[in-house]
Amino acid sequence: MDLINAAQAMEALGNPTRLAIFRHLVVAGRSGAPVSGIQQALDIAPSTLSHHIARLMRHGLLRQERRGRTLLCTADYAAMNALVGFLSQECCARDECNSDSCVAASDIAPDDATNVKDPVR
Amino acid sequence: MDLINAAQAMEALGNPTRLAIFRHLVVAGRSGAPVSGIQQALDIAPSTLSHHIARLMRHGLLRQERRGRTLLCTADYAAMNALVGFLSQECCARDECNSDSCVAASDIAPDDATNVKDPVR
DNA sequence: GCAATAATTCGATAATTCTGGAATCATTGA
DNA sequence: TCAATGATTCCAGAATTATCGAATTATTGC
Repeated sequence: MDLINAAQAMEALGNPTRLAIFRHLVVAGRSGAPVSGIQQALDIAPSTLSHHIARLMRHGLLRQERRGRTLLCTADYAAMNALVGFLSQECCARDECNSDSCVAASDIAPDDATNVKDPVR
Repeated sequence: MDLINAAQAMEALGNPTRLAIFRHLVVAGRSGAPVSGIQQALDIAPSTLSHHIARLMRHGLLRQERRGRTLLCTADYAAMNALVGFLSQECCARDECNSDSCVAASDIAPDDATNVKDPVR
């Protein structure tokens, strides 16, 4: 993930309504949630919701799959992790990261699961 | 960090220019970088830069400290980690997280360093 | 005090975003 | 085919954002 993509993903999540939608789907898990379910849970106008969902999809945070009349939405965990990874990577490569404030960036490495960080403190 | 704060932080970082500024400061480390340094590195108009910096500060991602005529900016690592933590927490509490796609949210737990996740695969 | 330097604030414009009602499309079931 | 349901697209208005030149503030050194 490059800077542009990361910025776009964060802009997509940088709106309370969209972040609530995304969180709703993250909590819903892999089975996802129908648009109507999100609409009822968050009480947003259908067209507004549709716009927000489209935006989240455009930047890869969400996926939709049709199930008859309903559209099932699922959060894209990989995209979320890529974003978290981007935020952490520059930080982690530095001494600053080993200090107490940067705990987050520990083992972000889908392709290398061997770097399990020592517990701090 | 609640949803509103997380959304604001992400909106602040959800702009290529601001994200570049923030990254520049993350890379600069705890010693930070002067506004003029950022300006030269990223080649932005001073007034534009000032607005972006103000925005990042307003949402707690940055801090400024005066050193004579220059203002030294530093990234707030704690804020960044709080954001990463927010993104990960809902995901991590679920089974989905133990699957291969959610590696990021491993040991985000400044107050509990005992939950070191088993390497996946 | 005054010139020089660093950075912000003011003011203004173009572009984008957010919102939601109305219309439309897609699918189901009778 | 037709009504009903789920969701999107069209359209428009209000609000916010991004940008930057010009003016202003803050600080230093002479």
